[in-house]
Amino acid sequence: MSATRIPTQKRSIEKRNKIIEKGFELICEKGYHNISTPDIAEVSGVSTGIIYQYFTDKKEIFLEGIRNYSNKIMFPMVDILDKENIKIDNLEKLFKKMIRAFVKNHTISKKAHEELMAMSHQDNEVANIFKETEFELTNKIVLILDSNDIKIKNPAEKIHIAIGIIENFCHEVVYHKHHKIDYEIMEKEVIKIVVNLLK
Amino acid sequence: MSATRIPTQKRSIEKRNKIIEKGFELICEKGYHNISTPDIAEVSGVSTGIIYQYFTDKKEIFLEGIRNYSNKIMFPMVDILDKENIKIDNLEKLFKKMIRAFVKNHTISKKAHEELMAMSHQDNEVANIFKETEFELTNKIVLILDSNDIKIKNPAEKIHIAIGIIENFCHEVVYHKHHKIDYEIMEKEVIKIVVNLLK
Amino acid sequence: MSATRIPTQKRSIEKRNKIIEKGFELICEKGYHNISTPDIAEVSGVSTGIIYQYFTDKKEIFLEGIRNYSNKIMFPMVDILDKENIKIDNLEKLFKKMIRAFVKNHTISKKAHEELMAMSHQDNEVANIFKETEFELTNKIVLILDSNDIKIKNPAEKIHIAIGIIENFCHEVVYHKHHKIDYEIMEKEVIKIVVNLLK
Amino acid sequence: MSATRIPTQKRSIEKRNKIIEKGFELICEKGYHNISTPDIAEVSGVSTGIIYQYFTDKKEIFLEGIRNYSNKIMFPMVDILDKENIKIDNLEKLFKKMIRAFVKNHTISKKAHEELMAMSHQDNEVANIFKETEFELTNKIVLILDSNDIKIKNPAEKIHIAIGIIENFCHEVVYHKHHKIDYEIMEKEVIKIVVNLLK
DNA sequence: TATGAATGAGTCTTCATTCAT
DNA sequence: AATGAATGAAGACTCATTCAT
Repeated sequence: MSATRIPTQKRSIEKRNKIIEKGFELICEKGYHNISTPDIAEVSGVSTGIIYQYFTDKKEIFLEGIRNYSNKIMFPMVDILDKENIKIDNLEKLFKKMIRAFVKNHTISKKAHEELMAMSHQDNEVANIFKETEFELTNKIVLILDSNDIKIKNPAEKIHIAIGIIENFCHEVVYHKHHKIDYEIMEKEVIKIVVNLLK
Repeated sequence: MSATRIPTQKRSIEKRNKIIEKGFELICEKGYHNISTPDIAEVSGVSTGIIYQYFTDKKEIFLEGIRNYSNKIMFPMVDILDKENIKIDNLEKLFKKMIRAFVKNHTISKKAHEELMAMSHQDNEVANIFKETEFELTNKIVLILDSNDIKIKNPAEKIHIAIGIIENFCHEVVYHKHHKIDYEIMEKEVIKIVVNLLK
Repeated sequence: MSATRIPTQKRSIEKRNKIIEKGFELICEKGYHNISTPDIAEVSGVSTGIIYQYFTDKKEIFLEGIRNYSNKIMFPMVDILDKENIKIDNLEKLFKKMIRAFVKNHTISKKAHEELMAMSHQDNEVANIFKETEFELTNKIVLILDSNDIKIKNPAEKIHIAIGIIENFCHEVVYHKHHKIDYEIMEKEVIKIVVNLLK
Repeated sequence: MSATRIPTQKRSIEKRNKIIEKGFELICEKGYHNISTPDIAEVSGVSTGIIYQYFTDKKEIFLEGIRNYSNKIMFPMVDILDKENIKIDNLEKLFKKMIRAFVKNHTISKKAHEELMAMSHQDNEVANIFKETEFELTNKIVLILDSNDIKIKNPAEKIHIAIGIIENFCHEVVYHKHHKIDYEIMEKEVIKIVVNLLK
């Protein structure tokens, strides 16, 4: 009946955040469909009922989780590029770093990743968050190129493509290795393409 | 005690196929988790019980659907390349054709695609079918290059990357267009990369 | 994920007990295989769902029922001997009393008995509860004999046999009277055997 | 709709018997509730449908099985006593033999036994067959005593009790051994009681 | 605000029995 | 007489959500 309440008191906000944090963590670990609302309540240290005062439904918790943590999980480079004021001596190095960060991160939160990818294919809201985050990364790299006086045609499109290639590669390395592909070679080729692309 | 029955009579085989066809269609349209076994029975025009004589469980129907239709749905090029004995005058044309086929197909079976991608991120069996189908395509292209006397280093890896790029592009065009990306330009860039890659 | 909850609140405990009581009653009356979970929920005045918060499955309800009522149902003498500090003037009297109690009880909860016996032949857990309860009774009688300074060889084995004889007799009297057997005579013989046995 | 047909042709009778034999065997082995009609059809080498032309329902197959095989399964002594024209030098020997036969038989068809006992507690028809078979055995022993000029009071009742004691003992030895009971001792006591009883 | 017990519609699956061939 | 494919009601169990306290 009553609408979701947005808590104003400090303790309430903390509680809401805790639900998002712990609930999201659990969902990522075990999969959205394998976790029940009471499970979320339990790991968050709250009662089942209270959840429905902070969130309209189970999905909203997951969505909020994505909103809060997508940067770190999906494109860790966004964070990295944010913190460092990057001067590029050579692009190759940047993209190697990028790949390392992606792979490392994929490996760390395997389940979270897969769950996010799956959801992004089923749920428009999730997909949009994904898209936006990815675009942030594109923008950051555009700016880096700019601030390094690297002028190329159609930078947005090219970077966009480059990120896609890197993502594909990283994802595959972590999950779905083809036994007929040599991933050392593939990595070299990936970097070569990307570097060529941005010259 | 009793295992799944593999029907031998013509009518039974038809029925089994109908379940796969209609069930798969429905699952693709509405999502695996939103469709119940009775739903599948209904659209297939059979009773609930018979389903469990032909399939061990709900998932198997979906899996069979994928096996039967993955070529067409996921990599329509596999089919195309199978039928034509392709002589390449220029690679550009081949990849343009490939992109057109992908995009067209994505557009036709939007939901099916998304559902498949989602499942492939949650279910190993699905992922494997996907992988295998994708590898078939890679192999086909390797052969085409061979039979056209195009010699490149690391063909498997390169083609693999190329397919990934094209897929990404097509998928995005159909579903998740970024408003800041010009997809005409992007297509040109994609083809340029791919063609360069295979020279 | 979540396990069975053991209720702490008074009302919950009452509810749990009600399920055991009413559910067990119904199962005993109609037979385990003829009663569904919703049936149990209905007679207990609860919803289907709550049952699975208190019990892992249907069988557990039955098992708990047995645990709670086995003493009374299966070996009412256990209860009787528990309460009274029995001094035996003559054994004959004790066993007559025992037989009366058994027969009376068999008669009261006919169906329950049969169901229990049936289950004890199909289900190890049930059989074990049965066995344990029966052994309690054996022990009690051993102690009574002891405290009355009746020394016999192999008391456990003999009492065990005696209980079996009495049980057989009672059961038959209540359910499966042979028309060629005179049960007055049989009772006398039974008591004679048992008394002789424990001398 | 149509009533059960009692086959008159030789082949049909054979088929009916095969269903009883194989079906009963399977039920005994795996348990009545764990075997489906198609299962029975399969082991009997017939089609599902035909079963319902020979039997009204699943239970009838089991019942017929019991009728045909109860002697052998439940009271193997009935058969043994039938064949041999027994001269008793000493009763002790007879009952030892009886116990051996019972135990051996229990051990051989463990599952069958348990299933039969369970059913006999739930189903009046089964119980009656059981009862009748048991009475046959009683009669046989009465006759043996007679023909050996052993005169006792209330022979039917006493033998009945004796059979019960022996059955209890055998059943327990095979299935539900109490760890506090010494079964060597118990056997001696059982025989002592029985022999005394019939003196 | 908060609790956590309670709800009940919904899920997958089984199986005795029927029926078209 | 025989087949075996087909039926569909019924069963055990789950879980997002509500509600009494």
